[in-house]
Amino acid sequence: MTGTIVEVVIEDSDVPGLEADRGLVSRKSTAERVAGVLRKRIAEGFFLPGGRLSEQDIGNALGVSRNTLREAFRLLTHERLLAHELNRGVFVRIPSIEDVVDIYRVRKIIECAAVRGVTAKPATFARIKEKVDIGDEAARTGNWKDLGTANVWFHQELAALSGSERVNELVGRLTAELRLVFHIMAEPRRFHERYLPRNHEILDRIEAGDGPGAEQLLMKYLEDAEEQLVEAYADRADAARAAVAAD
Amino acid sequence: MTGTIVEVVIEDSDVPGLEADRGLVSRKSTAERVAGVLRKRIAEGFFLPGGRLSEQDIGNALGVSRNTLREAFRLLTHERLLAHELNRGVFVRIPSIEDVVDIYRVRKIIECAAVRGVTAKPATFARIKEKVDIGDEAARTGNWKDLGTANVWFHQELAALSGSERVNELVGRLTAELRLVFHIMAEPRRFHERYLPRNHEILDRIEAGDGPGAEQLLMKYLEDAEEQLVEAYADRADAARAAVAAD
DNA sequence: CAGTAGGGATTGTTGAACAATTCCACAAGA
DNA sequence: TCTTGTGGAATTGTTCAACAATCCCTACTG
Repeated sequence: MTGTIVEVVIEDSDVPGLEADRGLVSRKSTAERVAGVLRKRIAEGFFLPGGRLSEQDIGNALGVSRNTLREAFRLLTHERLLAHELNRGVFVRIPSIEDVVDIYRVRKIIECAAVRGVTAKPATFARIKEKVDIGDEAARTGNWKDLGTANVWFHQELAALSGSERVNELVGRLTAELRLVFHIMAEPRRFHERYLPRNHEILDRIEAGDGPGAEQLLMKYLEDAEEQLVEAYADRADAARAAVAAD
Repeated sequence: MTGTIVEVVIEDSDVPGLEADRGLVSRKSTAERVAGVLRKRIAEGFFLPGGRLSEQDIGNALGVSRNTLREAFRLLTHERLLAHELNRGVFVRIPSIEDVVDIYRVRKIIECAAVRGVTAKPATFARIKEKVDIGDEAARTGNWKDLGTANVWFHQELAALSGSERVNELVGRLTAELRLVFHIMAEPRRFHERYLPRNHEILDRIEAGDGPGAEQLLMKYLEDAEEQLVEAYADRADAARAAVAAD
C-alpha cells in the first residue's frame, strides 16, 4: 500500500461555486439509473404507448432484481410515463385527449408567465436563440427527429426564463408526456415544421424586451398547436388502445 | 351456493358516465397506503423536519416489509416531503430559503393565472367562500390549527379555478411542502391571522367577476407573505438543521 | 490533538418463496 | 351462437433472509 498517491487537498471553508456540483458527485441508486434507462427508451419510442413492461423480462435484460425494478417503475409512474394497474403490471401510458388539453392548459399558464416577465437580460437569451437555430438547421437538413427535440428544448428555455427550479422540473415532465402523444400521432414532422417561423417571431419580441408582445404570440402559438394536436389525435389514441387490446 | 343473487347487468357498449368511476374501483397497493399514512404524519408534525425515518423501526411499527416501505419512501421523496441520502436513509425534508422563494414564485404564477381568468361562474365560487368562512370561524374560536388548514384550502380553491388536474396536483404538493416550513416556524398562528381580511377582499373581487383586480390583490398578498416568511424563516431553518446535527 | 483503524449499525440489492390476482382456453349450458 | 362457469398457467404483490457496501462512532496511536 505504498504506491503513488495523488493527494487532493480541498479547502473546507471557502470554495465558492463548488457546492452546485454536489449533485454531480452524489451517486445514484440502481433504481434511479434503471429509471433513467427506461425513461430514455420510452422517449425514443422503443417502448410504445400501451405496451406492457414485464418485470421478469426487463429485470433479466437489465440484470437487476424485481424489487429494484419495481422501485424504478414507481418513479416513472409518478412522472405519468407509466400507468400502474394493480396485479396487471405497468404499461406505457396512452395520454387521453383530456390529458393533451390539460397539458396545454398548464403550458399556457407557465410559459406565458415566464415570457411575460422578460425585460432585457441578454445573457439568458443566447440559450433560446441557440435552440431556434438548431431547429432551423434540422429543418434544412430534413432531420425531422432533431427538429422535434429542438422545438421541445426551445419551449423549455422559454419556461426557464421564470428562473424557477420547480417550473423547469414541471415543464420537463410535461414535455416528456407530450412525447408519448407524438409517438401515437402519424406525422410529427410536419407538425413541428409549421411552427418554425413563429419561433423566430417570439424570439424577436423577447430580444426586444417586449414581454407582453411575446406572450401574445406564444399564447396564439400554443392555442393553434393544441387545436391541431387534438384534432389529429382524437381517433389515434383510440386506435392505439384498440391495437393494444387486439394484440 | 343457491342463495339470493343480485344480478347486475352491464351493457358492454354504451354505459355513459360510468368509466369515470374506474378510479374508485381500483384498490391501492400497500406501498401507497403506507405512503398515505406517512404523508399524514408528516403533515401533522408527528415526524419533524430533519428527523430520520428508520426502515427497521417504521417497518416493524406498520407491519410491512422493508421493500414495501422503501417503495413508499420513494413516493414521498418524489413529492419533496422526504430527502433521500444514499446509504444514510430518508429524512423529513428541511426546506431551504431558496425553496420557500421558489415555492412562492410558482404560487404567484399559478394562482394569479387562475384568478385572472375568472369572469362570472357563481357555481364555483361557493367552494371558495366556504373556505373563507371556515377560516373566520377558526379565528373567532381561536382554533389556530384549523385556521392554517383553512387558509391552505382557500388557496387550493383559488388554483382550482384553472380547472386543471395537473395544476391541482402541483398546488397540493406545494402546500404540503409549505407545511414543513410552518412546522419549523415559531408562531404560525399569527402568521395566518393577518391575512384573513385579505381573503375577503379577494373573494369579493372574484364574485364581482373582476379577475385582474383579484389578481392584483393576490399578487400583493403572496409577495407580503413570502417576505414575512423568508424573514422569519432565515435563522429558523439553520437552527433546525443544527438541532438535528446536535441530536 | 490529528489522524486512522476497527466494529457496529443501517442501508442497498439480490434471490427465493408463497399468496393473490389476472388471463386464457375450453367446456357446459341456454 | 352467445353467454357463463371453471380449471390451470402466468404474472404481480409481498415478505423474508442474506450479504455487500457504506456510514458513523469509538478508541487507539503517533
